[in-house]
Amino acid sequence: MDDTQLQLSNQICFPLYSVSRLITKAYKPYLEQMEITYPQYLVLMVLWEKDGVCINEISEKLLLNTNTLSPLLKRMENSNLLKRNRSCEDERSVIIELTEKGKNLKKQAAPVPDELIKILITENIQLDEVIQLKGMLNEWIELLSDNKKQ
Amino acid sequence: MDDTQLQLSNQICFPLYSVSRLITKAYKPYLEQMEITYPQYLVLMVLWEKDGVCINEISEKLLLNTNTLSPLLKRMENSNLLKRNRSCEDERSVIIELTEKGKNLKKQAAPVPDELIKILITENIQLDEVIQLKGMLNEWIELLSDNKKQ
DNA sequence: TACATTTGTATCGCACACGACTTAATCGGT
DNA sequence: ACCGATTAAGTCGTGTGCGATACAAATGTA
Repeated sequence: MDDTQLQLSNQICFPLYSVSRLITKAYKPYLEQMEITYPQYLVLMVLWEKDGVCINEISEKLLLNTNTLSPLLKRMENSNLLKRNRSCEDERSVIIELTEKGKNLKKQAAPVPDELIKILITENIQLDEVIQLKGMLNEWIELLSDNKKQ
Repeated sequence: MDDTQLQLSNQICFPLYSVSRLITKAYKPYLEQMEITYPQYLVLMVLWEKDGVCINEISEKLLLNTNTLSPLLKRMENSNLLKRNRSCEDERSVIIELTEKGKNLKKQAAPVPDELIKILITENIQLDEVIQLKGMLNEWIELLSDNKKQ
């Protein structure tokens, strides 16, 4: 059998999976200072951009289901980053709002993206390459997640 | 504050994380047929390429630690995909060997990479783009994981 | 207006990831 | 040959991801 196809580096899944984990690891020191995890950081980014949204809206933006988000948001409520309240208009919906602590973390998070770029450049990854990769991946997200809406 | 930096699509982490999960999801139907999970598929790919390796070698290839691999390999032994035996030369090492069932799965897995490419093309992702992304990511793996060896 | 359907969230179970730590075997220097 | 350091696996605890399912509120329709 021709083994070339089944080699790790020749499938698209493994490089994506590994680099994703390696990059998450690069974020870790900064997130630890803020006492948040990586998915919690994603939720905060959504809320810093637009506060007081329902879980559905977070779900659509992060492409995460409620069976992941519900416990995650509960943990974040427990660590006093946000509050969960039933909507008045629609009693099914839960509105997520940042606490002062959650809002204040934005200042601390502001330099993180630049720090990450610096780390990548230190590892000999060029800025253009980062931008190119980002562009390609964002395009893929559009193409691959559109499929799910049907 | 300039929010641009903290938007989801403008950080490298989120696109990587999401696309990785979306691609894993695309593999799922094929892996379900084989009754394996995605990380188990990665382990099998390592073993199909070279059988009878110790856990350390799998760990280095997949960039996964033993605290992830040990339980994973146990589950795979339970589903009769492989066997775990202490090495004679070094009683600390555990040698992982495929069972017949594990070996036979390779035939079933052979068409999966091509099927995946087909799916991506159906979603309007060009083959060149896949190859380009794969190349970039494999390069990043080299650069980012070398760092850990120190 | 009953009532089946849809929608928004939550619960449960399982399989990862991974930091911190443990244990047993091997190695290296004296 | 002794003994501290290193190494290979493993355990434990916590936090995701996600398929399957549950449940209550809202909606659509006869």
